[in-house]
Amino acid sequence: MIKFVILGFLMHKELTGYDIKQIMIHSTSNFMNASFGSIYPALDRLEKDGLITATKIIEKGKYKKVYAIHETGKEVFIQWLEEPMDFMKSYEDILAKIFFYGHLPKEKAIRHIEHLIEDIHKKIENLEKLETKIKDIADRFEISTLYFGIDHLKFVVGWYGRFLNDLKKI
Amino acid sequence: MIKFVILGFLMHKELTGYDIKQIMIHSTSNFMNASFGSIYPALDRLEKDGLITATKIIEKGKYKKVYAIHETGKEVFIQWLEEPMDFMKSYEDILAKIFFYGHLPKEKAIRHIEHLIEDIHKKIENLEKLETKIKDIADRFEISTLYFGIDHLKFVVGWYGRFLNDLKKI
DNA sequence: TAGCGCATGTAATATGTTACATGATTTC
DNA sequence: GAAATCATGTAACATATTACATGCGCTA
Repeated sequence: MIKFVILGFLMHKELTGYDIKQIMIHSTSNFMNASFGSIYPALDRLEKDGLITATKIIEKGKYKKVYAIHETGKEVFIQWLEEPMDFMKSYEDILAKIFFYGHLPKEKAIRHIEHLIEDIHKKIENLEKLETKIKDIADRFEISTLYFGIDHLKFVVGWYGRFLNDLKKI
Repeated sequence: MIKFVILGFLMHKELTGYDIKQIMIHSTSNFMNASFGSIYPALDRLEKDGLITATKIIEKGKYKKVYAIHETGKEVFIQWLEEPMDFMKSYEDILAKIFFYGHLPKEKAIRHIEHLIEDIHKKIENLEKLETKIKDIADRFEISTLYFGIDHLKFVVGWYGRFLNDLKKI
């Protein structure tokens, strides 16, 4: 996932690996806060794949590698953004996409979020079925984690619902 | 984390790798649903470390390996359970512990959850500070992911608070 | 006899962290 | 002149997934 987040940052402007880390701390740390040990190898990979280019410069006596995104990089990024969200893959993945949804036409963003909400509703139904099955055999802690799961998904679906409404209004 | 979940299941009774997978589907799938590709290697590892023992049997013509937990395995499991929860390590990790909190004296469980709630409150404060910093430069989607983070932690902390009250009552 | 459920396992791959190594500039 | 910040990078490790390979027993 980190490669897409990096591409997303590079959509705005050219950055060094260090810059990317700083931006993460101040913007995405809430759902994604990669270490240098994953940022630098990811940049290498992206360069080898021809999605970005590095320019080596010396600024104030400091050696730097400034990365810029290519057209192909932009395409790969938008393609990732347009893939439907899979809420099963941790909510961090979803937030990573929503974070960059400004790059998508509003109608597409709306459609993706509507789909997501439907999927989560189905999942809630499944968990509620599971609950009736196991509530007699599970202890209070065990069943509580299931209740947490249900309540959590209800919170998430409520939040996305409100977000969607705001989005439609403007 | 999977090794502790496996130890937790084995606290109740002896199980095969296949059994463990089935139990996960029907109880923890909501926050942990490991594949066979991680269950079997984990069982091997636990056996090599002397925390569990395998007994090879043939039942209804089917070859099986039934695993039982050792005293050392129980100690390692309880030790893991008694470590304070770190809410930074995904909420799955927290649910995994709460799931097995029935193995802990009630007062300890309460203390751990109280600590957790305090930590999350601090994190919420940090995110709110971050919000005032970036709200002028972030776009609607970018800032929304931060709002999600804050709302999400508030939901989580509220849920744990209610859970704690229920726990204290009984 | 085909397919499903039970049952175990491995190899390739993905994805990341932590700790370490290095060295410059800026700030106190 | 010490400490913090800027800046890049690698090696070892952790953790898990996916896909594949194997084979038995039961049921329609």
